[in-house]
Amino acid sequence: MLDVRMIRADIDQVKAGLARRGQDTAVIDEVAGIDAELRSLSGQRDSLRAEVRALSNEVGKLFREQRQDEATELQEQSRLLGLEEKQLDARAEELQVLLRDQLLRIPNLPAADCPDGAGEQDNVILRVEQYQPDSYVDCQRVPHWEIGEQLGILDVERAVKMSGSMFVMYRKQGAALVRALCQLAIDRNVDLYEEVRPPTLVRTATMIATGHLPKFSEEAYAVERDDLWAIPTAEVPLTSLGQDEIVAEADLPLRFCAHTSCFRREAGSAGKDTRGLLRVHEFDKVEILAYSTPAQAADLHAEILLRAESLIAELGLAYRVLDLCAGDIGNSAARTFDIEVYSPGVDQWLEVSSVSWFGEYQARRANLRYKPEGGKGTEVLHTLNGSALAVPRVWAAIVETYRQPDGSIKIPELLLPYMRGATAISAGV
RNA sequence: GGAAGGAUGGCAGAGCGGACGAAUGCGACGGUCUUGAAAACCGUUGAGGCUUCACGGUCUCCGGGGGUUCGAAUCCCCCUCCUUCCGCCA
Repeated sequence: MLDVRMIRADIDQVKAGLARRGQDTAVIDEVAGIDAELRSLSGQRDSLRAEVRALSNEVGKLFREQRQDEATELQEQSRLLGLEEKQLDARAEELQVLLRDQLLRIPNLPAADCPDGAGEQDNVILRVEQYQPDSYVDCQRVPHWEIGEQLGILDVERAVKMSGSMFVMYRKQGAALVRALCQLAIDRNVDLYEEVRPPTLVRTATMIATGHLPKFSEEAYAVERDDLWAIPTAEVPLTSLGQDEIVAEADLPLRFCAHTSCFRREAGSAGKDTRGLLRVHEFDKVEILAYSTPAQAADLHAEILLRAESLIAELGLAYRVLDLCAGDIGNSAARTFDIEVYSPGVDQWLEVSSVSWFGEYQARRANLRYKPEGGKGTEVLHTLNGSALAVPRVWAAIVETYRQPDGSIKIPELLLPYMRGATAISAGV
Protein backbone atom coordinates (compact mmCIF):
# COMPACT_ATOMS: atom_id res chain seq x y z
CA MET A 1 0.00 0.00 0.00
CA LEU A 2 1.31 3.40 -0.91
CA ASP A 3 1.54 6.11 1.73
CA VAL A 4 -1.28 8.64 1.17
CA ARG A 5 1.06 11.33 2.36
CA MET A 6 3.35 10.53 -0.54
CA ILE A 7 0.43 10.99 -2.92
CA ARG A 8 -0.35 14.30 -1.21
CA ALA A 9 3.23 15.50 -1.32
CA ASP A 10 4.31 14.41 -4.78
CA ILE A 11 1.41 13.22 -6.88
CA ASP A 12 3.34 13.52 -10.13
CA GLN A 13 6.08 11.19 -8.98
CA VAL A 14 3.52 8.60 -7.93
CA LYS A 15 1.76 8.83 -11.27
CA ALA A 16 5.07 8.54 -13.11
CA GLY A 17 5.88 5.37 -11.19
CA LEU A 18 2.54 3.78 -12.00
CA ALA A 19 2.89 4.79 -15.62
CA ARG A 20 6.16 2.84 -15.78
CA ARG A 21 4.11 -0.23 -14.97
CA GLY A 22 1.74 0.61 -17.76
CA GLN A 23 -0.99 1.37 -15.23
CA ASP A 24 -3.75 3.91 -15.54
CA THR A 25 -3.03 6.84 -13.22
CA ALA A 26 -6.55 8.20 -12.92
CA VAL A 27 -7.04 6.38 -9.60
CA ILE A 28 -4.38 8.56 -8.08
CA ASP A 29 -6.35 11.74 -8.73
CA GLU A 30 -9.42 10.05 -7.33
CA VAL A 31 -7.54 9.01 -4.20
CA ALA A 32 -6.12 12.51 -3.76
CA GLY A 33 -9.64 13.94 -3.97
CA ILE A 34 -11.04 11.52 -1.41
CA ASP A 35 -8.13 12.22 0.89
CA ALA A 36 -8.65 15.99 0.75
CA GLU A 37 -12.34 15.70 1.46
CA LEU A 38 -11.74 13.24 4.26
CA ARG A 39 -9.24 15.49 5.98
CA SER A 40 -11.46 18.53 5.92
CA LEU A 41 -14.43 16.49 7.13
CA SER A 42 -12.62 14.78 9.97
CA GLY A 43 -11.21 18.13 11.08
CA GLN A 44 -14.73 19.49 11.43
CA ARG A 45 -15.85 16.33 13.16
CA ASP A 46 -12.98 16.44 15.63
CA SER A 47 -13.71 19.99 16.74
CA LEU A 48 -17.38 19.09 17.21
CA ARG A 49 -16.31 16.15 19.33
CA ALA A 50 -14.08 18.43 21.37
CA GLU A 51 -17.06 20.69 22.05
CA VAL A 52 -19.29 17.80 23.06
CA ARG A 53 -16.63 16.57 25.45
CA ALA A 54 -16.16 19.98 27.01
CA LEU A 55 -19.90 20.40 27.45
CA SER A 56 -20.27 16.95 28.94
CA ASN A 57 -17.59 17.66 31.50
CA GLU A 58 -19.43 20.85 32.34
CA VAL A 59 -22.68 18.92 32.75
CA GLY A 60 -21.03 16.59 35.20
CA LYS A 61 -19.70 19.47 37.21
CA LEU A 62 -23.09 21.21 37.32
CA PHE A 63 -24.84 18.06 38.52
CA ARG A 64 -22.33 17.66 41.31
CA GLU A 65 -23.05 21.23 42.31
CA GLN A 66 -26.77 20.48 42.28
CA ARG A 67 -27.40 23.01 39.51
CA GLN A 68 -29.92 20.82 37.71
CA ASP A 69 -31.50 23.44 35.43
CA GLU A 70 -28.24 24.67 33.96
CA ALA A 71 -27.10 21.09 33.51
CA THR A 72 -30.23 20.09 31.64
CA GLU A 73 -29.83 23.04 29.34
CA LEU A 74 -26.25 22.12 28.47
CA GLN A 75 -27.28 18.51 28.01
CA GLU A 76 -29.69 19.53 25.30
CA GLN A 77 -27.07 21.69 23.62
CA SER A 78 -24.59 18.86 23.68
CA ARG A 79 -27.14 16.41 22.35
CA LEU A 80 -27.77 18.58 19.30
CA LEU A 81 -24.06 18.93 18.60
CA GLY A 82 -23.76 15.19 18.95
CA LEU A 83 -26.36 14.69 16.25
CA GLU A 84 -24.37 16.87 13.89
CA GLU A 85 -21.17 15.08 14.76
CA LYS A 86 -22.76 11.73 13.99
CA GLN A 87 -23.59 12.80 10.46
CA LEU A 88 -20.10 14.04 9.74
CA ASP A 89 -18.66 10.91 11.26
CA ALA A 90 -20.78 8.63 9.10
CA ARG A 91 -19.64 10.40 5.97
CA ALA A 92 -16.01 10.38 7.09
CA GLU A 93 -16.29 6.68 7.79
CA GLU A 94 -17.53 6.05 4.26
CA LEU A 95 -14.70 8.04 2.76
CA GLN A 96 -12.14 6.26 4.86
CA VAL A 97 -13.34 2.84 3.72
CA LEU A 98 -13.39 4.02 0.13
CA LEU A 99 -9.89 5.45 0.41
CA ARG A 100 -8.46 2.26 1.85
CA ASP A 101 -10.23 0.16 -0.77
CA GLN A 102 -8.67 2.21 -3.52
CA LEU A 103 -5.24 2.27 -1.94
CA LEU A 104 -5.21 -1.51 -1.50
CA ARG A 105 -5.69 -1.94 -5.24
CA ILE A 106 -2.89 0.38 -6.31
CA PRO A 107 0.33 -1.51 -7.02
CA ASN A 108 3.73 -0.62 -5.65
CA LEU A 109 5.93 1.89 -7.46
CA PRO A 110 8.88 0.34 -9.31
CA ALA A 111 12.30 1.12 -7.85
CA ALA A 112 14.33 3.77 -9.62
CA ASP A 113 16.82 1.19 -10.91
CA CYS A 114 14.14 -1.23 -12.08
CA PRO A 115 14.57 -1.44 -15.87
CA ASP A 116 11.96 0.11 -18.14
CA GLY A 117 9.79 -2.15 -20.20
CA ALA A 118 6.26 -3.18 -20.98
CA GLY A 119 6.36 -6.91 -20.35
CA GLU A 120 8.21 -10.19 -20.24
CA GLN A 121 10.04 -9.51 -23.50
CA ASP A 122 11.75 -6.47 -21.99
CA ASN A 123 13.28 -8.22 -18.99
CA VAL A 124 17.04 -7.86 -18.79
CA ILE A 125 19.08 -11.06 -18.81
CA LEU A 126 21.84 -10.36 -16.28
CA ARG A 127 23.76 -13.59 -16.73
CA VAL A 128 23.49 -17.13 -18.05
CA GLU A 129 25.44 -19.75 -16.11
CA GLN A 130 26.44 -23.36 -16.67
CA TYR A 131 24.50 -23.45 -19.92
CA GLN A 132 26.11 -25.12 -22.90
CA PRO A 133 23.42 -25.73 -25.49
CA ASP A 134 25.56 -28.22 -27.40
CA SER A 135 26.44 -30.31 -24.40
CA TYR A 136 23.10 -32.06 -24.02
CA VAL A 137 22.81 -35.62 -25.26
CA ASP A 138 19.78 -37.56 -26.42
CA CYS A 139 19.04 -39.20 -23.07
CA GLN A 140 18.64 -35.71 -21.57
CA ARG A 141 16.16 -34.63 -24.19
CA VAL A 142 13.28 -36.57 -22.69
CA PRO A 143 10.59 -34.63 -20.81
CA HIS A 144 10.39 -35.35 -17.09
CA TRP A 145 6.81 -36.64 -17.25
CA GLU A 146 7.99 -39.48 -19.49
CA ILE A 147 11.02 -40.16 -17.33
CA GLY A 148 8.87 -40.02 -14.22
CA GLU A 149 6.46 -42.58 -15.62
CA GLN A 150 9.22 -44.91 -16.82
CA LEU A 151 10.84 -44.95 -13.41
CA GLY A 152 7.57 -44.97 -11.45
CA ILE A 153 8.52 -41.85 -9.51
CA LEU A 154 5.90 -39.45 -10.85
CA ASP A 155 2.25 -40.47 -11.01
CA VAL A 156 0.19 -37.77 -12.65
CA GLU A 157 -2.64 -40.00 -13.76
CA ARG A 158 -3.72 -41.12 -10.31
CA ALA A 159 -3.22 -37.66 -8.82
CA VAL A 160 -5.57 -36.28 -11.44
CA LYS A 161 -8.14 -38.93 -10.53
CA MET A 162 -8.02 -37.83 -6.92
CA SER A 163 -7.77 -34.08 -7.29
CA GLY A 164 -8.17 -33.07 -10.91
CA SER A 165 -5.82 -31.77 -13.56
CA MET A 166 -2.63 -29.99 -12.57
CA PHE A 167 -2.25 -32.03 -9.42
CA VAL A 168 0.64 -34.47 -9.20
CA MET A 169 1.89 -37.28 -7.01
CA TYR A 170 5.49 -38.27 -6.44
CA ARG A 171 6.33 -41.86 -5.59
CA LYS A 172 9.25 -43.90 -4.31
CA GLN A 173 12.56 -42.11 -4.90
CA GLY A 174 10.63 -39.32 -6.58
CA ALA A 175 8.88 -38.58 -3.29
CA ALA A 176 12.20 -38.88 -1.48
CA LEU A 177 13.69 -36.39 -3.91
CA VAL A 178 10.97 -33.88 -3.00
CA ARG A 179 11.81 -34.16 0.67
CA ALA A 180 15.52 -34.11 -0.02
CA LEU A 181 15.27 -30.86 -1.94
CA CYS A 182 13.26 -29.19 0.82
CA GLN A 183 15.54 -30.40 3.55
CA LEU A 184 18.59 -29.25 1.61
CA ALA A 185 17.15 -25.80 1.04
CA ILE A 186 16.29 -25.41 4.71
CA ASP A 187 19.67 -26.68 5.90
CA ARG A 188 21.53 -24.24 3.71
CA ASN A 189 19.73 -21.25 5.14
CA VAL A 190 19.30 -21.90 8.84
CA ASP A 191 22.72 -20.38 9.50
CA LEU A 192 21.07 -16.94 9.30
CA TYR A 193 17.40 -17.61 8.64
CA GLU A 194 15.18 -18.78 11.47
CA GLU A 195 13.26 -21.88 10.48
CA VAL A 196 9.51 -21.42 10.75
CA ARG A 197 6.69 -23.84 10.06
CA PRO A 198 3.68 -21.52 9.63
CA PRO A 199 0.00 -22.30 9.01
CA THR A 200 -0.99 -22.88 5.40
CA LEU A 201 -4.55 -21.62 5.89
CA VAL A 202 -4.77 -17.94 6.73
CA ARG A 203 -7.31 -15.18 7.21
CA THR A 204 -8.27 -12.64 4.59
CA ALA A 205 -6.30 -9.91 6.37
CA THR A 206 -3.16 -12.01 6.10
CA MET A 207 -3.58 -12.34 2.35
CA ILE A 208 -4.20 -8.60 2.07
CA ALA A 209 -0.92 -7.85 3.82
CA THR A 210 1.22 -9.33 1.06
CA GLY A 211 -0.92 -7.89 -1.72
CA HIS A 212 -2.48 -11.20 -2.81
CA LEU A 213 -5.89 -9.73 -1.95
CA PRO A 214 -8.13 -7.93 -2.75
CA LYS A 215 -6.99 -7.84 -6.39
CA PHE A 216 -6.04 -11.43 -7.05
CA SER A 217 -8.70 -13.47 -5.28
CA GLU A 218 -9.19 -15.58 -8.41
CA GLU A 219 -5.65 -16.88 -8.05
CA ALA A 220 -6.07 -18.32 -4.57
CA TYR A 221 -7.98 -21.24 -3.11
CA ALA A 222 -10.60 -20.15 -0.60
CA VAL A 223 -12.04 -22.22 2.20
CA GLU A 224 -15.19 -20.18 2.27
CA ARG A 225 -17.02 -21.79 5.14
CA ASP A 226 -14.27 -20.80 7.53
CA ASP A 227 -13.24 -17.62 5.77
CA LEU A 228 -9.72 -18.90 5.21
CA TRP A 229 -7.38 -18.94 2.23
CA ALA A 230 -4.79 -21.53 1.22
CA ILE A 231 -1.44 -19.74 0.99
CA PRO A 232 0.12 -19.43 -2.49
CA THR A 233 3.55 -19.05 -0.85
CA ALA A 234 5.10 -18.95 2.63
CA GLU A 235 5.67 -15.26 1.93
CA VAL A 236 2.10 -14.77 3.10
CA PRO A 237 2.36 -16.07 6.68
CA LEU A 238 5.97 -14.93 7.09
CA THR A 239 5.13 -11.36 6.15
CA SER A 240 2.36 -11.31 8.74
CA LEU A 241 4.52 -12.96 11.37
CA GLY A 242 5.36 -9.57 12.85
CA GLN A 243 1.97 -8.02 12.20
CA ASP A 244 1.26 -4.92 14.33
CA GLU A 245 4.59 -5.27 16.08
CA ILE A 246 7.29 -2.70 16.61
CA VAL A 247 10.85 -4.03 16.62
CA ALA A 248 14.02 -2.28 17.74
CA GLU A 249 16.27 -1.14 14.92
CA ALA A 250 19.11 -3.10 16.52
CA ASP A 251 17.14 -6.32 15.99
CA LEU A 252 16.95 -5.79 12.23
CA PRO A 253 17.32 -7.48 9.90
CA LEU A 254 15.08 -10.36 10.94
CA ARG A 255 15.41 -13.38 8.68
CA PHE A 256 13.04 -16.31 8.31
CA CYS A 257 12.82 -19.41 6.18
CA ALA A 258 9.93 -21.81 5.82
CA HIS A 259 9.04 -24.95 3.96
CA THR A 260 5.34 -25.11 3.12
CA SER A 261 2.92 -26.42 0.63
CA CYS A 262 1.79 -23.70 -1.78
CA PHE A 263 -1.57 -23.59 -3.50
CA ARG A 264 -2.35 -21.75 -6.70
CA ARG A 265 -5.51 -21.86 -8.77
CA GLU A 266 -3.62 -20.71 -11.88
CA ALA A 267 -6.83 -19.16 -13.17
CA GLY A 268 -6.34 -17.70 -16.61
CA SER A 269 -3.40 -19.93 -17.44
CA ALA A 270 -5.50 -22.78 -18.77
CA GLY A 271 -3.69 -24.79 -21.40
CA LYS A 272 -0.38 -23.03 -20.79
CA ASP A 273 2.55 -25.15 -19.61
CA THR A 274 0.22 -27.73 -18.22
CA ARG A 275 2.26 -30.84 -18.90
CA GLY A 276 3.93 -32.61 -16.06
CA LEU A 277 5.39 -30.38 -13.40
CA LEU A 278 5.57 -27.14 -15.35
CA ARG A 279 2.54 -25.66 -13.64
CA VAL A 280 0.73 -27.34 -10.76
CA HIS A 281 -1.94 -26.34 -8.24
CA GLU A 282 -0.09 -27.61 -5.19
CA PHE A 283 3.63 -27.75 -4.61
CA ASP A 284 6.36 -27.58 -1.99
CA LYS A 285 8.59 -24.59 -1.65
CA VAL A 286 11.19 -23.25 0.74
CA GLU A 287 10.94 -19.50 1.03
CA ILE A 288 13.40 -17.11 2.65
CA LEU A 289 12.27 -13.69 3.81
CA ALA A 290 13.66 -10.69 5.66
CA TYR A 291 12.46 -7.62 7.51
CA SER A 292 14.92 -4.76 7.24
CA THR A 293 15.53 -1.07 7.59
CA PRO A 294 15.47 0.87 4.31
CA ALA A 295 19.26 1.15 4.48
CA GLN A 296 19.76 -2.61 4.77
CA ALA A 297 17.36 -3.53 1.98
CA ALA A 298 19.74 -3.45 -0.98
CA ASP A 299 22.29 -5.72 0.69
CA LEU A 300 19.61 -8.16 1.75
CA HIS A 301 18.19 -8.26 -1.72
CA ALA A 302 21.60 -9.26 -3.01
CA GLU A 303 22.02 -11.76 -0.19
CA ILE A 304 18.74 -13.53 -0.90
CA LEU A 305 19.48 -13.66 -4.61
CA LEU A 306 22.92 -15.09 -3.94
CA ARG A 307 21.47 -17.79 -1.71
CA ALA A 308 18.82 -18.82 -4.19
CA GLU A 309 21.24 -18.69 -7.10
CA SER A 310 24.09 -20.57 -5.47
CA LEU A 311 21.80 -23.45 -4.55
CA ILE A 312 20.72 -23.87 -8.17
CA ALA A 313 24.34 -23.52 -9.31
CA GLU A 314 25.61 -26.12 -6.86
CA LEU A 315 22.88 -28.52 -7.88
CA GLY A 316 24.64 -28.41 -11.22
CA LEU A 317 21.77 -26.94 -13.19
CA ALA A 318 21.96 -24.46 -16.04
CA TYR A 319 20.26 -21.21 -15.18
CA ARG A 320 19.95 -17.53 -15.95
CA VAL A 321 19.15 -14.48 -13.86
CA LEU A 322 16.73 -11.84 -15.05
CA ASP A 323 16.20 -8.29 -13.87
CA LEU A 324 12.45 -7.88 -14.34
CA CYS A 325 11.30 -4.71 -16.05
CA ALA A 326 8.74 -2.31 -14.59
CA GLY A 327 6.01 -3.78 -16.73
CA ASP A 328 6.60 -7.33 -15.50
CA ILE A 329 7.31 -7.10 -11.77
CA GLY A 330 4.59 -8.32 -9.44
CA ASN A 331 1.95 -6.07 -7.97
CA SER A 332 3.67 -5.64 -4.58
CA ALA A 333 7.28 -5.56 -5.73
CA ALA A 334 9.55 -2.58 -6.35
CA ARG A 335 12.36 -4.66 -7.88
CA THR A 336 12.56 -8.34 -8.75
CA PHE A 337 15.21 -10.75 -9.96
CA ASP A 338 14.03 -14.05 -11.40
CA ILE A 339 16.08 -17.18 -11.56
CA GLU A 340 15.18 -19.47 -14.46
CA VAL A 341 16.52 -22.97 -14.70
CA TYR A 342 17.11 -24.67 -18.04
CA SER A 343 15.34 -27.97 -18.38
CA PRO A 344 16.79 -29.90 -21.35
CA GLY A 345 13.96 -32.42 -21.72
CA VAL A 346 11.35 -29.77 -22.32
CA ASP A 347 13.90 -27.33 -23.72
CA GLN A 348 12.55 -24.44 -21.67
CA TRP A 349 13.73 -21.89 -19.15
CA LEU A 350 11.61 -22.42 -16.04
CA GLU A 351 11.14 -19.76 -13.40
CA VAL A 352 12.23 -21.28 -10.11
CA SER A 353 12.72 -18.23 -7.93
CA SER A 354 11.52 -14.65 -7.74
CA VAL A 355 13.63 -12.54 -5.46
CA SER A 356 11.84 -9.32 -4.62
CA TRP A 357 12.24 -6.16 -2.65
CA PHE A 358 8.88 -4.71 -1.58
CA GLY A 359 9.97 -1.50 0.12
CA GLU A 360 7.28 -0.41 2.60
CA TYR A 361 4.45 -1.71 0.43
CA GLN A 362 3.71 -4.93 2.29
CA ALA A 363 4.97 -3.71 5.64
CA ARG A 364 2.47 -0.86 5.63
CA ARG A 365 -0.33 -3.32 4.94
CA ALA A 366 0.84 -5.71 7.65
CA ASN A 367 1.70 -2.84 10.00
CA LEU A 368 5.30 -3.91 10.51
CA ARG A 369 7.30 -1.15 12.16
CA TYR A 370 10.60 -0.48 13.83
CA LYS A 371 11.87 2.06 16.31
CA PRO A 372 14.84 3.91 14.83
CA GLU A 373 17.94 3.99 17.01
CA GLY A 374 18.06 7.27 18.90
CA GLY A 375 15.18 8.66 16.83
CA LYS A 376 11.66 9.14 18.04
CA GLY A 377 8.47 7.53 16.87
CA THR A 378 8.30 4.52 14.60
CA GLU A 379 9.04 3.82 10.95
CA VAL A 380 7.57 1.32 8.54
CA LEU A 381 10.17 -1.33 7.77
CA HIS A 382 10.99 -3.05 4.48
CA THR A 383 10.31 -6.63 3.43
CA LEU A 384 12.20 -8.81 0.96
CA ASN A 385 11.89 -12.41 -0.04
CA GLY A 386 12.72 -15.09 -2.53
CA SER A 387 12.21 -18.78 -3.11
CA ALA A 388 15.20 -20.67 -1.83
CA LEU A 389 13.85 -23.62 -3.76
CA ALA A 390 10.56 -24.42 -5.48
CA VAL A 391 10.26 -28.17 -5.87
CA PRO A 392 8.42 -29.13 -9.06
CA ARG A 393 10.45 -27.29 -11.64
CA VAL A 394 13.76 -28.00 -9.94
CA TRP A 395 12.72 -31.64 -9.65
CA ALA A 396 11.96 -31.64 -13.37
CA ALA A 397 15.24 -29.98 -14.29
CA ILE A 398 17.24 -32.42 -12.17
CA VAL A 399 15.50 -35.46 -13.58
CA GLU A 400 16.08 -34.28 -17.15
CA THR A 401 19.61 -32.98 -16.65
CA TYR A 402 20.89 -35.97 -14.72
CA ARG A 403 19.36 -38.66 -16.87
CA GLN A 404 21.93 -41.26 -17.93
CA PRO A 405 22.07 -43.26 -21.20
CA ASP A 406 20.68 -46.31 -19.33
CA GLY A 407 17.61 -44.31 -18.30
CA SER A 408 18.55 -43.96 -14.63
CA ILE A 409 19.01 -40.65 -12.89
CA LYS A 410 22.24 -39.83 -11.18
CA ILE A 411 21.65 -38.04 -7.90
CA PRO A 412 23.41 -34.65 -7.64
CA GLU A 413 26.13 -34.62 -5.07
CA LEU A 414 24.47 -32.03 -2.86
CA LEU A 415 21.48 -34.32 -2.43
CA LEU A 416 23.37 -37.50 -1.63
CA PRO A 417 23.15 -37.09 2.16
CA TYR A 418 19.37 -36.89 1.89
CA MET A 419 18.64 -39.92 -0.33
CA ARG A 420 19.08 -42.85 2.07
CA GLY A 421 22.40 -43.75 0.58
CA ALA A 422 21.15 -44.04 -3.00
CA THR A 423 23.40 -42.60 -5.71
CA ALA A 424 20.96 -43.09 -8.57
CA ILE A 425 17.28 -43.57 -9.24
CA SER A 426 16.44 -46.48 -11.49
CA ALA A 427 13.24 -48.30 -12.40
CA GLY A 428 11.62 -50.52 -9.78
CA VAL A 429 13.43 -49.11 -6.77
C1' G B 1 -19.08 -29.44 20.59
C1' G B 2 -20.96 -28.21 26.05
C1' A B 3 -20.12 -25.35 30.76
C1' A B 4 -17.73 -21.55 33.63
C1' G B 5 -14.33 -17.55 33.97
C1' G B 6 -11.52 -13.91 31.51
C1' A B 7 -9.27 -10.06 27.69
C1' U B 8 -6.87 -2.81 30.48
C1' G B 9 0.02 0.43 28.74
C1' G B 10 6.69 -3.53 27.79
C1' C B 11 4.83 -6.95 31.98
C1' A B 12 1.77 -7.53 36.45
C1' G B 13 -2.63 -5.35 38.00
C1' A B 14 -6.54 -1.52 39.90
C1' G B 15 -10.61 1.06 37.99
C1' C B 16 -17.15 -1.09 37.00
C1' G B 17 -21.16 5.90 34.34
C1' G B 18 -18.43 12.26 35.02
C1' A B 19 -12.23 15.81 35.41
C1' C B 20 -9.42 8.29 33.05
C1' G B 21 -4.83 7.61 28.17
C1' A B 22 -6.04 5.34 32.72
C1' A B 23 -3.92 4.27 40.11
C1' U B 24 -0.02 1.20 41.90
C1' G B 25 4.09 -2.10 41.36
C1' C B 26 7.90 -4.09 38.20
C1' G B 27 10.81 -3.22 34.00
C1' A B 28 13.29 0.39 30.71
C1' C B 29 15.64 5.24 30.07
C1' G B 30 17.95 9.91 32.15
C1' G B 31 19.93 12.22 36.57
C1' U B 32 21.79 12.76 41.94
C1' C B 33 25.04 10.08 45.21
C1' U B 34 29.69 6.67 44.53
C1' U B 35 36.71 5.42 42.89
C1' G B 36 33.18 2.01 40.20
C1' A B 37 28.76 -0.68 40.86
C1' A B 38 24.52 -1.88 43.79
C1' A B 39 21.02 0.36 46.97
C1' A B 40 18.43 4.82 47.81
C1' C B 41 16.30 9.24 45.89
C1' C B 42 14.39 12.54 41.74
C1' G B 43 12.52 12.66 36.83
C1' U B 44 10.97 10.48 32.10
C1' U B 45 8.57 6.38 29.87
C1' G B 46 2.29 3.60 24.54
C1' A B 47 0.73 3.97 19.30
C1' G B 48 -1.50 6.76 15.56
C1' G B 49 -4.40 10.74 12.62
C1' C B 50 -5.23 16.01 11.58
C1' U B 51 -3.24 20.91 12.33
C1' U B 52 1.23 24.23 13.31
C1' C B 53 7.67 27.06 10.82
C1' A B 54 7.60 25.97 15.92
C1' C B 55 5.59 26.10 21.08
C1' G B 56 1.25 23.91 21.01
C1' G B 57 -3.83 22.48 19.87
C1' U B 58 -7.21 18.56 18.79
C1' C B 59 -9.12 13.69 17.82
C1' U B 60 -8.82 8.12 17.97
C1' C B 61 -7.27 3.60 20.47
C1' C B 62 -8.74 -0.18 27.58
C1' G B 63 -9.71 -7.77 22.44
C1' G B 64 -13.17 -6.46 17.69
C1' G B 65 -18.00 -4.57 16.06
C1' G B 66 -22.75 -2.34 17.22
C1' G B 67 -26.06 0.16 20.88
C1' U B 68 -27.72 3.21 25.33
C1' U B 69 -26.23 8.24 27.30
C1' C B 70 -25.12 15.18 27.52
C1' G B 71 -20.88 11.87 28.83
C1' A B 72 -18.61 4.71 28.37
C1' A B 73 -12.54 1.21 30.16
C1' U B 74 -17.10 1.11 33.20
C1' C B 75 -24.07 -0.46 31.21
C1' C B 76 -26.55 -3.62 27.01
C1' C B 77 -26.12 -6.85 22.42
C1' C B 78 -23.10 -9.65 18.86
C1' C B 79 -18.31 -11.67 17.52
C1' U B 80 -13.26 -13.29 18.25
C1' C B 81 -9.52 -15.07 21.21
C1' C B 82 -7.53 -17.06 25.92
C1' U B 83 -7.84 -20.14 30.53
C1' U B 84 -10.12 -24.22 33.26
C1' C B 85 -13.44 -28.50 33.33
C1' C B 86 -16.20 -32.17 30.27
C1' G B 87 -16.65 -34.58 25.39
C1' C B 88 -14.10 -35.88 20.80
C1' C B 89 -9.45 -36.59 18.43
C1' A B 90 -3.75 -37.22 15.18
